[in-house]
Amino acid sequence: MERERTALEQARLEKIQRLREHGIEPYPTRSEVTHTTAEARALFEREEASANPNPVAATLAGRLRAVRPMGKITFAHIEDGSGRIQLFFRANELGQEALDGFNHEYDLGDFIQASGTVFRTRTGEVTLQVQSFKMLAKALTPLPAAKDEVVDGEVIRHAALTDPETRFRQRYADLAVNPEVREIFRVRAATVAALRRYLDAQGFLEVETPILQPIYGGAAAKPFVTHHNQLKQDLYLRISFELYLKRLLVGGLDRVYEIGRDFRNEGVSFKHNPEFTQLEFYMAYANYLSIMQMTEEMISFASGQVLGTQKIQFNGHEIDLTPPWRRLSLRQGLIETAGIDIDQFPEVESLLAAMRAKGMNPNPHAAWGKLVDGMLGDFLEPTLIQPTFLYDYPRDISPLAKSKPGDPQTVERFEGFIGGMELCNAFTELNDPLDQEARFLEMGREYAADDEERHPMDEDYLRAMSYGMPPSGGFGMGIDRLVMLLTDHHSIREVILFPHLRSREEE
RNA sequence: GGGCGCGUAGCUCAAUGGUAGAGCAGUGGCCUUUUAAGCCAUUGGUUGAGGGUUCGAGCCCCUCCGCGCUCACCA
Repeated sequence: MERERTALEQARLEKIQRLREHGIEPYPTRSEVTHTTAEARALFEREEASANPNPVAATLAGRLRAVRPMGKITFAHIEDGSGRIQLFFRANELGQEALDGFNHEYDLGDFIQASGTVFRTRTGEVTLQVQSFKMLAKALTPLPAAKDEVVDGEVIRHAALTDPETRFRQRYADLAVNPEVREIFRVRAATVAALRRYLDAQGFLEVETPILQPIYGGAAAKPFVTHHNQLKQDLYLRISFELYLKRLLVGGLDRVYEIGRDFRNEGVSFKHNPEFTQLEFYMAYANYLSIMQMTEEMISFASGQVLGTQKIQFNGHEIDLTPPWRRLSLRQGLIETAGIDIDQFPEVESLLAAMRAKGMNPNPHAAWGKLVDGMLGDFLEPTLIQPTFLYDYPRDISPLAKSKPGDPQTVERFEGFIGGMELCNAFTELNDPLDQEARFLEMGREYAADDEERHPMDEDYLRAMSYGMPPSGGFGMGIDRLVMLLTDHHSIREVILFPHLRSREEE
């Protein structure tokens, strides 16, 4: 490593030297830890409450987060995965030399181990009276947080690490220093676990389908391209799982789901990361109306499991996830927000004119459905704060959804919106192989030949359809956005451990 | 990709174009129930990088790098 050591790191290097000179290994291979800090506290409080309290002896380990030396005594706090506990070092117990050793060679950020008995200080804090201690892992670089203060049980950080660039590039430091960041990822894991539990209980089978795909599809998005050297074949990182999961319906797996990563080669924003986590499920003999019910049930179940409530705070709004959610047709929603009844303008030209008359600046080359979708995003989406199902979408932006009976230009599709953000997308799946082929051909016409979002013809998918797929409902949801809602964060980067940042030259 | 803004010590932040500072962290010392412990002393900087204007640039101008917001884009 060529990087120069800072003065602070130099000082710690010298401490490592001195420890070794005294025969102390700063990175030992074993720890003798007996309890987490939370276990030790709970054990002590139980003993304390009993008629004949027994002393609680424990060896605790964690990262040194605060030190207060006071001459012949020193107070410190260590932090492990379960929380913090105070340590009390006394020269009487340890000898002046050992105490001096702690005060001089141990730093904030070091992992240490301390053995002793638990007691309560005069101020009432459960504390380990240290009889012996040792270094578990010396931190060479100081953590980027200066100091913590506990006020009414709340930990207040002073000069906490807040610079977003450092936080995301050095997520380890962010996590080490900002406990609420660790909490986001506990919520995230619990959310995914709750969704799995829900789907498993409904008899769904969890599956894994290819990430490297010879033909991408299932969404309108630009893919990442990669190459298999030995096969001499370009491959795409998947933009959705849809076409593979529906092949499984053909194969007789009636209820399947997959939770995994999608990749889209597009701009990044507060709600877009180049790779993101998606849940898709497909259910034979279901349709978009039954999937709608299942969606509100599943999301409110997850919220209840993770947060213990259906009422969440997001962006200053209280949002109630309790079913049933509002149902609003896309047409009605646009009448109310954009002031345009799309049924009255069934042609691109007339819709363009109507939009211009309203002072909009539509893309003159867009297909009809894309114009509708644009108005949805501009006018309707920001108003959908409380959970809302928007339903019945234009056929030409939904090439995998089944048309409504008697209304071939509209498909049985809905999207779920919460907090002004699209959360999920679902439809009655198109299972007519001839109609599906016609849709693929339409896509080729409606989109310019150089539009990278154009759906490539997937012959194998059509072959699968031609074997017969049961009538089905399908569903897709961005897990990252759900976690944003449940944790009240407004940037997708906050809920992804290592969000994408432009790489930076470091000497 | 466009527009706007930001980048100063390990962290959080100051500094009319005129000697780069503070708090915390660090270092040395005092202190036996503290909890942002306190007190005394003290170290620490290529002001993101490079160029320009000027007697003089952290500050003004240009280029580049990175980050943020925003627009475009985004089922």
